[in-house]
Amino acid sequence: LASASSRRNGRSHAAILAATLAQLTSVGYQRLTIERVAAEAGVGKATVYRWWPSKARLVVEALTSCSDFPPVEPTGDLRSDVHALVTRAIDFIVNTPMGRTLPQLVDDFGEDPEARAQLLQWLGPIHAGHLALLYSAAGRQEIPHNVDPVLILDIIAGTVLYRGVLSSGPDTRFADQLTDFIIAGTRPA
Amino acid sequence: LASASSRRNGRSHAAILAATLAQLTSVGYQRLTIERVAAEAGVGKATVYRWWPSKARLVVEALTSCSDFPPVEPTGDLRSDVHALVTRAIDFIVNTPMGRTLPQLVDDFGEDPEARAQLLQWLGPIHAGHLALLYSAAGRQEIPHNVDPVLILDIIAGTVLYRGVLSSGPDTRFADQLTDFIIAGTRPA
Amino acid sequence: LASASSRRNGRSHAAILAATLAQLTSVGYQRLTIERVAAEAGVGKATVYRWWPSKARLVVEALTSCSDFPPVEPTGDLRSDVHALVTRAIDFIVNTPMGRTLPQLVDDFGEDPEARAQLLQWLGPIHAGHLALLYSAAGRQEIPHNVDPVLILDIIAGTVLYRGVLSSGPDTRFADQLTDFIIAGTRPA
Amino acid sequence: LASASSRRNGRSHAAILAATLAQLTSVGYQRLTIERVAAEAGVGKATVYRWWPSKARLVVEALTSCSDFPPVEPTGDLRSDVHALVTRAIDFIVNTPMGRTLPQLVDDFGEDPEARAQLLQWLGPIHAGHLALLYSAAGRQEIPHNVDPVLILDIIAGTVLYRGVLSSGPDTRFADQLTDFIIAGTRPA
DNA sequence: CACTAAACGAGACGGTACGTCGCGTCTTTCT
DNA sequence: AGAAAGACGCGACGTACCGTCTCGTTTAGTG
Repeated sequence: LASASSRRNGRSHAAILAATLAQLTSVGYQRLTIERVAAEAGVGKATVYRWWPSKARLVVEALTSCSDFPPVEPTGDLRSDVHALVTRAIDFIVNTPMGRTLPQLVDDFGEDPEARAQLLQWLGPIHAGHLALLYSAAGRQEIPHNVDPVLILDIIAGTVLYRGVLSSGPDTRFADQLTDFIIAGTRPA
Repeated sequence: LASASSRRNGRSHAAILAATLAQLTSVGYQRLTIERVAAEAGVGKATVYRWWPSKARLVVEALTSCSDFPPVEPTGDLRSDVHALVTRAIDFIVNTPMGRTLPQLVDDFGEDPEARAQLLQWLGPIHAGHLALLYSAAGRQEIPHNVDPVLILDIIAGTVLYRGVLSSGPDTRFADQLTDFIIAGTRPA
Repeated sequence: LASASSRRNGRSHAAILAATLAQLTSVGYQRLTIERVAAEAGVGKATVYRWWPSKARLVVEALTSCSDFPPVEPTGDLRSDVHALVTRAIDFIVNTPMGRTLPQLVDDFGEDPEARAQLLQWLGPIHAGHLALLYSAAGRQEIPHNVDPVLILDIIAGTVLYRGVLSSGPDTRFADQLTDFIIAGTRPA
Repeated sequence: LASASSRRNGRSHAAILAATLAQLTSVGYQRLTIERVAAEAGVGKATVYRWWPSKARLVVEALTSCSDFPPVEPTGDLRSDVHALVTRAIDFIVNTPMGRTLPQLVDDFGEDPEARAQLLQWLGPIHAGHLALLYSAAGRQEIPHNVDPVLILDIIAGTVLYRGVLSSGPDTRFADQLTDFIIAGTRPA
């Protein structure tokens, strides 16, 4: 990280990322324009292109460099933990810049596949943390051996995203419903 | 429908929708351009704009007018039905033009909210059919009262989409895993 | 001419040529920019590029479409005619937009050779008119047979341009000097 | 001159001038770029700018530092001398890097007037040498008093340049024609 | 059966943004 | 200290599409 920071001059870097976030929140991903980002950052277009080969990469870095996803505190109880995961997922999708941008961003990964890798790298530790929660529950026999914890996380993420994008938006009742279902699905046979 | 068809000349209509589908499969939604669609259809740009106010609307109509989602035949057994639903969802997302286009398309609904309505209208009967499957299972006591069949469908759709879009793609093992989990979640308490 | 005008829509044509001339006189050929021409004409850049493939072509047409070089009235006396030719050449180079632009313009013909042809086509009739003057003098035996009138015109044009470009500029005395020399060179042996 | 040379590091100087000439012959003056010159010379751009304030100045120095114009040997006969002058002028314009570059270079003197002075300083001795030829002829009564030798040189230079730039190029016949005309113009009345 | 009015192909138009190039300045790094 | 390396703000390049807008020309449907 230090070497990456030092290779990059860093003078304009922060300004560009800040301008990117500003554009993301004000006009959204689709309407975000490299030209406007550069203008708002007081920077030449070429400077943006020097460091980021595509809009997707620029936005991924802007979002990952500012989003911290504080770990979900394990309570020792599966139901509480799953409920926390679901709630956090909903909050993430609904309230954070990254959550709101994610769906559109992911579609652009076709233009720059490395952006996907960069995003997954950021997601990695978070995902691992959440997995740890479930593995610990499995250790406590709260999850049967034949249930893949990765699947559970994908169900949470996928279902929350789906509700957030296609229907009007996930509400509190939905959090409880989804939590209930997952708990039911993980009862030992 | 007849009146709509007659109001619309119909001569160029089919050509435009066909060209839209051709572009969708060859270059994808993002790179699809109204200019190219018009050119490929041998049509003036204005003719396209006369009937479809946006790319999203054009694509929704092109896809819904050619995609038929044959109903899932009920087997009387919940597991078989759910497995069929999951399999069909995967096939839809992976192999059909509409399934592949859906994620990008949905992101554009911000530009033209009526397109969302038009898509949901197409999805309506399909969704209803799938719901019927689950309600029938509920009638057979295979699903407890406190489990919302709508949630189950959202879980299937969301999870399949999520795997299809963020990770490499859903495989056969995934279909079984997801089916198992859903069956587990719907066992009467 | 009518066909050319009708092929071209003509709505914005005049505005672009006018803006081109305005830029030529205000900032000169080198600093003339297609972007500024378009802006000043209230026109999109693409509209300029649609009709003119290069700066050279645009400028050639702007200049030829507004420059008229009224014919030199023959006086029946070689000296008077040559003096008129020289004086007109000087005036052309020093005072007209085209004359001032010519040297730089010609250098750009390397980028678009057809521009050279277009300029020569404009020069053609003028050159022919001047040649007629000299041929008529040859008919009156004022020029010996072994002197090529074309050479005389090239000497006038070349020398005037050379003085105008490399030294400070041709003055009145120069006109007399050059006229005298040419008359001397054309005395019958 | 020595002090100037010593003030300049000299290490990179030669490389820069060499790279400039290479670019001149390979892509021409217009497409010559300080950036490429620096790169080809293995030198930072700033080093180029430290010593030459403009492209025109750099090119003038590159050309004058390599072009030597060997004096025209006087033959004692005006016709021979003039013919030699014309031939040399044609050769200069057609075959030498400087001759080919001159027209474009001169147009750029508007951007850096001192470059003009620098070029004229190089031309000075050559011009003086040529003038001496004609003055010597005047001393031999081969040129009448009322003919300005400077004018003759300008006619030669101007006419040759004009033919070289606007028309296809001066040929051998042209050299004889021009020589003949000048001799005719300088016969004593 | 003409006649008219809509729909049409064609594509020009004013724009916005693209991604690239070169300018001339300024800073960092290394020798 | 001085040079290479090259980042930087800037401005222009030439291209691609946007969505709107005339233009004649079909092509029905009506009088």
